[in-house]
Amino acid sequence: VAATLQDVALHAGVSIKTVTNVINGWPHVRPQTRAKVTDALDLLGYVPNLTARSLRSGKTDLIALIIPDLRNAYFAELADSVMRAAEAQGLSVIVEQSGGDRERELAQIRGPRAQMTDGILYSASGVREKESHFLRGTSRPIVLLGEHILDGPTDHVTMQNAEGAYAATRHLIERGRTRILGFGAYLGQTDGSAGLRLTGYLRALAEAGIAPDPTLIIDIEPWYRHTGAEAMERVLASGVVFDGLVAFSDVIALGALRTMIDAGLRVPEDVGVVGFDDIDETRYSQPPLTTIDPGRDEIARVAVQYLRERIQDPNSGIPPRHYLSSFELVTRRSSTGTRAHA
Amino acid sequence: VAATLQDVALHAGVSIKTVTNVINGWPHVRPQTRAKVTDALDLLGYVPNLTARSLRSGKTDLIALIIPDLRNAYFAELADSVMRAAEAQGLSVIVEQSGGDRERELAQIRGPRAQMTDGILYSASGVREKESHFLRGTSRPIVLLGEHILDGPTDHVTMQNAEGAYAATRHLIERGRTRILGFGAYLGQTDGSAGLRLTGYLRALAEAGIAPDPTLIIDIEPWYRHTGAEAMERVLASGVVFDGLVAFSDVIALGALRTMIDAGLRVPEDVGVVGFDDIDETRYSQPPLTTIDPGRDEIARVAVQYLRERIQDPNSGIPPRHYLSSFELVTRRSSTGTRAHA
DNA sequence: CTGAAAGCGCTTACAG
DNA sequence: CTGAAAGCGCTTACAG
Repeated sequence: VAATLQDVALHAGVSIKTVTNVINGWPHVRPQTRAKVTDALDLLGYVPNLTARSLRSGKTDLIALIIPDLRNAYFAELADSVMRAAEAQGLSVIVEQSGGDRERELAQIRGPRAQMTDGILYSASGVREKESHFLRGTSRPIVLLGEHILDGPTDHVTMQNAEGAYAATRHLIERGRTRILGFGAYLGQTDGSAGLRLTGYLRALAEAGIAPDPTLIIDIEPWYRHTGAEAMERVLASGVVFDGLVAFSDVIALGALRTMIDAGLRVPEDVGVVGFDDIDETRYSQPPLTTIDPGRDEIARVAVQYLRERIQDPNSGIPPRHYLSSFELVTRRSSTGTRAHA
Repeated sequence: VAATLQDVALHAGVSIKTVTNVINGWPHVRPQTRAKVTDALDLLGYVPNLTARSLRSGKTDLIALIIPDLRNAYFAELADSVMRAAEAQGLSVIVEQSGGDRERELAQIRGPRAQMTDGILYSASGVREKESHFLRGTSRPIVLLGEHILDGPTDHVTMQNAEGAYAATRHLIERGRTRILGFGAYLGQTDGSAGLRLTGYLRALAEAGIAPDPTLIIDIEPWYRHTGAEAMERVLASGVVFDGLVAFSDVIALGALRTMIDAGLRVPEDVGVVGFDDIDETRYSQPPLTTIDPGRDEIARVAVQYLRERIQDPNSGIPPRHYLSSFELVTRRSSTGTRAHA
């Protein structure tokens, strides 16, 4: 029922080519002809058929964003940033939730749906380090988001994971904490966000001459409020003594916070807490959470920019780029003051 | 570079039609022919071009989800539910953020991007009641989500807003609260979520013989943690006395909670608090927040189902449907016990 | 059971 | 400045 270019051309008494000339703002159209065309356009309420345009032009102005899960506030805020950045560039976004599942991620990268987009922003979660070969042979440009996969042939845009965790840990050490939980490692992972953050945590300890204690390193996977809360229950049950907590994501910090306070621990008096991500909620928790702002808007902006460049010129010969956003330690009440009991 | 049906047909030594027969599972293909085709398919790594398929078939298996803002946890969780429901039906989702802006919403409903989808799930925010005529004349089926726009020619799926607010308010009244804030009205709005929730609040008061007090009805728009926190600052500054708070969304409740606790008010001892939405965060706030679970998964599932029916048969003649999800009052610590000081 | 051909609605050389 | 025509990669009647 929708009007086509054909219909408009008939109404205006011109050829299809003239109509597209008007629509696409080609300058050399006689004013009189232009008027006839715009009238017909308005009259028929013409809306271009993007599918047809895409088939012909080979681009859809659609990009895919593959993330583990929108329920995780970090990814919801990231998706928001990405969509704003994409819109500013005239792109729409298809969001695909992988659930952190490796097979699903691969299917989403290579499946027909991806084929429909011009490019992919991929926040890897199920696919692990050293698997970058899976990214080869894809027909669409890919930009990696927020993870660090080694040896990739693709651009990636991420935060300074190790440096952020280092700053968070050092912040607690400077306030006299010595028994600091490394909260949210992924079992055995040395790359990826979790692995890099663990590295930064260990480096800060080493620099301060504090021997790392394996009982203070807590594996948590995946990162949700409830997994953070449950992990803290296990820590408390184990009787491990600690006076600081560096969480590798805000949501697990918030889950742990809840468990600690229910158990009668005072934050920050008994335990200084630092999170990671600076999600909106950290400003309103009890107490407000010190955290690392990863520069989400910057990450989204640069990633979309990179992807657009790759889309426009897939064979530019520009080697894979690795962009690191600037991060910031945001100090709030959960970490301020020194220990209550030396 | 991607292989086409043509390429596969050439490789297999058959016609295009035979290849599609195999791909689309048409039963009557000779096993031998089928084998040749599947071999060629694998060899060339054939992935169908969805754009071409769409142009021909007239459907894209893409639906748009128009919501105000993914930063709002309610909408992030709703988007998650919708995407899961859509995926179960073989549909992908383009998320469009309207920012609650009326013009943007209209553009998103009628623009070429919407034209590219098979249908639209629309969580109205900028467009207000009595404007349902804007939904006429759209070329794609629309299902309204979570708002109640009168006289619409479209299906809508929503929660029982008034009943939920009624239950929340009654819950506080039963626990001895009499000065209950109606927190989060939209100025002058009587329809939409805010308006309906206000109605339910007022009805509960009326039933309990409590005269409504205009100074207890607090306008907040839009609903964010920070607008909730700021509104509570104004309430405290005004000196209004209250012992209960029914918030029309969780995020404004959580913002207000933070302000109250900073001001030395005890929750629930001094103020009993009930929120609305049952976002994950309410389980982990200090104290955990009593709230109304709106049945988000049910809403998403039914909405996608309705939309799919409309897509499959746009002229079924089935009159517009109005589905109300079942809701539940989830009691947590923020509202338990009776007032500390009668 | 399989093939040849039309056509979805655009854009893009190519003419004039 | 404007037109006629090809073709993007599929699906869908229509033949045989």
